[in-house]
Amino acid sequence: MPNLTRAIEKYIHDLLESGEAASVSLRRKELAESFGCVPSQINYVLRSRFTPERGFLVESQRGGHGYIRILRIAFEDPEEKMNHIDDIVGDSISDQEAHRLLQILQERDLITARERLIIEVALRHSDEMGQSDFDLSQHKRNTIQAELLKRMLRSLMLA
Amino acid sequence: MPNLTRAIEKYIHDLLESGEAASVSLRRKELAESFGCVPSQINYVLRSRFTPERGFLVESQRGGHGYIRILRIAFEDPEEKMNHIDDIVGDSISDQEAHRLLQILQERDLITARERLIIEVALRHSDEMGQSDFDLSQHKRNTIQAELLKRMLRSLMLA
DNA sequence: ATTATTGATTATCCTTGACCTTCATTATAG
DNA sequence: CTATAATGAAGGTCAAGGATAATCAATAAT
Repeated sequence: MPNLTRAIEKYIHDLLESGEAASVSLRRKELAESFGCVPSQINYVLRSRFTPERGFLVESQRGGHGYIRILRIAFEDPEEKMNHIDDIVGDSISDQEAHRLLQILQERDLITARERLIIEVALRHSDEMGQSDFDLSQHKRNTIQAELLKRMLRSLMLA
Repeated sequence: MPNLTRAIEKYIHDLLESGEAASVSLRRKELAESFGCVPSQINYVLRSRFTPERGFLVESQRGGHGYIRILRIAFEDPEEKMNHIDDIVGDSISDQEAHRLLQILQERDLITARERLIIEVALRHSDEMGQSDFDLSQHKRNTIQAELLKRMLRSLMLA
């Protein structure tokens, strides 16, 4: 049985695509049984494949009537220009460059003003921590900032 | 008998929506009887669903002519909302608590799914840095996480 | 070395029921 | 008449038990 994880991943993915809904609900136990695996295998698939970084949110309830719900947030068809987020941001980015990039993205309606605000706050917090709490160099901080920025933007733009 | 708690939750919610009033009054015993359950089930629903976190307050009176009243909290100005956020997040918050809070905020339409996604990514990045790069304790990471979360949410409440 | 699989253990949610507390009304004592 | 005690009518607490899901460490596969 090669690649159980991918099979389960594909199954969930297909569920999300077939139904028009932006989310699917599952019974962990049932799904595990239908794939002939242990229930915790489902958690592995979710943790490794359906992450916020990839544009998914996962909600769940334990106990009686428990469930797992997977939501797809990101666009199916990302803007062509955003395919190059990695190139644009690069491995290191300054506050000012990040600031300017976010402004451009908002002007192009790829992100909203509120989304931009959250991102700016997160970047600022990261920089502040790096400086005050961990005494990191400018370059190191800019590297971390680039990583954080890419993750946030990718989650919105890429599938 | 699928999900008694959710049925009762929905019933109360509908009551609040149908009437224009910002509150509803109930008789615990009667409500329990109409759902064919034990009275303390009502307390469970109130405790787990109609919390301040979710924007509700519950008042009650025992003895003869007793009652339970559920109020929906309305925020006058952004500052009130901010204080509310600060109280709920506190000085330290776990991944799971943060996750849950964001889900609730989205359900209350205080944030969008995309905004929630960005915030989840930022929190995960913060936690990951704290753990892998700086070897911080769980508590320290939760403290940083609370600070970051509050800042992001505050920025939105004012927007 | 990284990713995937498993299973034992732990945590959480829902439901129920026995027992506790509080309040209003009524009965009784002075 | 008043003050207090008894009664009945709410609602509150808590702990147990069953139903799920999450976590984590060990092991296997790639």
